[in-house]
Amino acid sequence: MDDGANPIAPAEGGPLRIEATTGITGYRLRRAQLAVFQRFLAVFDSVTLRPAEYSVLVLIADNPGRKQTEIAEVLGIKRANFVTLVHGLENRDLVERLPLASDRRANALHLTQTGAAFLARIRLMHEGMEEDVVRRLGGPDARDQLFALLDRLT
Amino acid sequence: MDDGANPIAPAEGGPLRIEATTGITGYRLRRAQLAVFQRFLAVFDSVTLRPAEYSVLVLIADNPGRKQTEIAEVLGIKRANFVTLVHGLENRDLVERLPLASDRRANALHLTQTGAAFLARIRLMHEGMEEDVVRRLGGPDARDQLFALLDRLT
DNA sequence: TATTGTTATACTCTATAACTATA
DNA sequence: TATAGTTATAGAGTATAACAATA
Repeated sequence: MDDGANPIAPAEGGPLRIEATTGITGYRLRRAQLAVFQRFLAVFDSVTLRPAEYSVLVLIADNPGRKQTEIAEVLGIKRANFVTLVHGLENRDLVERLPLASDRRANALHLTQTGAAFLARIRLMHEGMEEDVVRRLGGPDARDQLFALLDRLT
Repeated sequence: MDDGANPIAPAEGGPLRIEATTGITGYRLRRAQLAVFQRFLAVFDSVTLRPAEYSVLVLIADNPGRKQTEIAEVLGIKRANFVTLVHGLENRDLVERLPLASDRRANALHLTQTGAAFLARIRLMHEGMEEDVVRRLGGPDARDQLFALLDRLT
């Protein structure tokens, strides 16, 4: 009846079987994204900038004078939450919100001179990060391949 | 001196330039991961299960009797936060925490009969999701390629 | 009526410190 | 002394509702 094993607490000691978990695409994507973001956070910690803030600065630089709503929507950020983010960048004198003649409800977003200089500097830091990513992936072709695969999921 | 353009508020109206943003690997990974998780949440909404909870059930099924800490660590969940997650599954009678003879500090995690039956059912739902993902990616080879690329980033 | 920016609020996820009981 | 589970708590990120000014 009882072969000697404890039916209540098997509890081996070896490594865990994780095959079923690592077969989950969402799980793999999350781990990879977290790994890349961790490195971003580590690199950008010295300039106190989060990934979303970096994207905002880049978007404003490439699209000066756009409304908050437009920038927020492209990044999938709710306009209510975008307010705090922009205020943070404004308080650091990186971004300014100017009145828009064509629509007095809206704020036109621009980089300040300080913001433009700051972005030029951190863009170099980011390029270094991306080069590292491409190196890890196995070259530019592998990066393009990854982007193509990721696009099919969105 | 003034050519008629408003220097304060250019504010075009066309689409935004987003090339610099979409060139960011972390950004692409985040968008793809969110898209996949959104679909997971939509599908699993009917059974009130979050992605992390699904992973926990799968891991316990494949590794019955392991300590909470072991399961949590594999998933990158802090043991403090794992307590609430496990209690939730225990309150739904999906998981039970049994005493461990070899270490009376620890809880050995097991699926209940209800939990095993529940997992068998939602595993089918998840397999359907994964098949859809593979289809979108372009087949099993494309999926394997994606996993290989993601692994190089972790 | 609808939209822009805003405030307030709440819920999830994540992170740390400190406690207890065991080891 | 270190570890397993726990509690409390705080910080991000994200979601909705409601308001004033303007369209």
